[in-house]
Amino acid sequence: MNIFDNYLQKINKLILDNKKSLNLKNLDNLKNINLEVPPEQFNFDLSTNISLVLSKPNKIDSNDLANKIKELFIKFIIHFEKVEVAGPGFINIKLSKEGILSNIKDIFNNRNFYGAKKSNKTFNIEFVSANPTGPMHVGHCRGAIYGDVLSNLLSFNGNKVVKEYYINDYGNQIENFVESVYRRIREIKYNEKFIAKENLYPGDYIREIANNILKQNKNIAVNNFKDSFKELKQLSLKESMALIKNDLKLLGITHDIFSSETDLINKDLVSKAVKCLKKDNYVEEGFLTPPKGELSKDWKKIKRLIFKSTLFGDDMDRALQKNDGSWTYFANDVAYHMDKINRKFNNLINILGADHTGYIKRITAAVLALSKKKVNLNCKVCQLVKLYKDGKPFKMSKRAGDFISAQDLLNEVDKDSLRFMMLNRSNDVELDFDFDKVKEKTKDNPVFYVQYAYARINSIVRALNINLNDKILIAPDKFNPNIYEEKILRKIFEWPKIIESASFKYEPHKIPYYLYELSTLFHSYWSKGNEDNKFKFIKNGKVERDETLAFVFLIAIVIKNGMNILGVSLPEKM
RNA sequence: GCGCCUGUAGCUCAACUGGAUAGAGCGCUUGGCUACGGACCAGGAGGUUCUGGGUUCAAAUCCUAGCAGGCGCACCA
Repeated sequence: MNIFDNYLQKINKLILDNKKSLNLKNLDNLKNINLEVPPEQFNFDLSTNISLVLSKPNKIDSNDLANKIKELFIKFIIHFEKVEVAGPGFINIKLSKEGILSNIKDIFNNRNFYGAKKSNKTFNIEFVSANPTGPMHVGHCRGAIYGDVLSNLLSFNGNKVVKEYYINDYGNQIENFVESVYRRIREIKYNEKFIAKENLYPGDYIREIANNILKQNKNIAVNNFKDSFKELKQLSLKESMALIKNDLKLLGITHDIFSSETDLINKDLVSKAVKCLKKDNYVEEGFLTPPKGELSKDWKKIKRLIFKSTLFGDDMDRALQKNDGSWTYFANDVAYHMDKINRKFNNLINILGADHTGYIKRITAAVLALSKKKVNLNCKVCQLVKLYKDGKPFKMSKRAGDFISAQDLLNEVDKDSLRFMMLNRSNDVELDFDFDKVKEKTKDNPVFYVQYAYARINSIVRALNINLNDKILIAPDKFNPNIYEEKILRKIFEWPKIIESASFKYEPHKIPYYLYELSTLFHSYWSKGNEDNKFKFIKNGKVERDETLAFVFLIAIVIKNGMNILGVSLPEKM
């Protein structure tokens, strides 16, 4: 448990025990009470809005109430040493040395789990799910890293998380892809010119796939596309998935499960899913409303099965069947999500690219319908990535033809920097990715800055020949933190809050921001030694004050936990 | 036209499920360090949080009407 939860619980109990003397009759909004880090200038450890929240419904003056609560705090909560009412009725609290030390002890005891918000739900996170028609590109990278780190974060809290990849190995795009491979094979085998007609994939990697297939299947028949299709599809998919898995590996990402769309269809799960929806009257046979504006030539008014997604907040009902009666992509996806529901997850999360925003309502609706509103699907969207190099938008088209591949990126920057920078923004915001910045070994590069703090800590450990895994426990009478250490400590105490809010809103970007701030405090303290000898960490090969070492170790613990979640490495030397 | 996302310092962005004097980095500016305990540190200037209304003790945050930008609006995948 973190210190905020811990003390908040004590505060709540104290208020309930004393509600008569405080003249509190209405405690409905007790849950709105929070315990936070006060703004820095106040120089306190904790701050609560309790009086502001309770005064109104009980028709008491906020300041009067705050002062009464203040007295209770001092009297009954042993770790609260100094309590002050400030502003409109906030109560600021400074912890006693004993209180601080007991919390420090907890951190050392929890160590690799310090900050975790304990939870034991089951999550399924579907991410990347790039079409298996070629290697990953930049846009996939962002979602891939976001999904991976979100999984790490939720696992860190103790949840069971399954990372899943949905292979869209069915439909027209796959046929076009396989045909492209087919033609490339003929090109190699019979010297037949590859004509890049519409819908075919022109990229060089198709040629490589063709080569690989030929190498292993010298006698493969490519006389007639229809006849070769089945075998070639299987071989081509194997190749393209190998490309994708390799890209993922380079990014440091592994999925637990790869689910195949073709599999779902073969198992007839689609008709089962539709039947399930039908049973609850969510499916009707009818006509789609024609698209607004000018009718396209393809538009046909045909009776078909339609999912009534508007019942669950969608803008329009969605077709489950195409003109020819076959299932739509959406219908297959409904089946896929039914499969996930049947695998008993509390929470489903889909990570999508910005271009799939319009799809969210219908699939969320489907999950609600299939699960009788028991399972919640949460779709998170990653906005576009814009690349910059030399201050200009960066466009590169090497092997791919028309897109920048993950490999192109990784040729320029290392995995750690890529991961950190991709996370250093809220997923809802477009991300400018500047190659030059990421490669710098300066403060401009936040990855470096955080890693450097950790490396500096390790230089101390080396100089003193001590072990970073030791606990530094200090007796209260010998504990005299200076102002820099107090600041650091408050930041360290804040860590569980960061984890909590990052987990709650699925916003892992809060972690890199926090780590940067923590690193700033460290570098700043470190530099004090250059200005004033009394702040030097090491003098004559020794540490004079245990506090120094304790704070340095605490910082190391938090940076390590944070970077582990981000999946970014921490060199001990740089 | 409809839906989703975004709008905060010159630029790129934070702001802990409504909190106190809205914070960082870059850029600008002033100073310190000349070091492997290196690749940094400290200070300064810089704000009508897109606009108008509303809710609240308290609004960048919630509601509402607009404005601007991005993405999407198939029987594709």
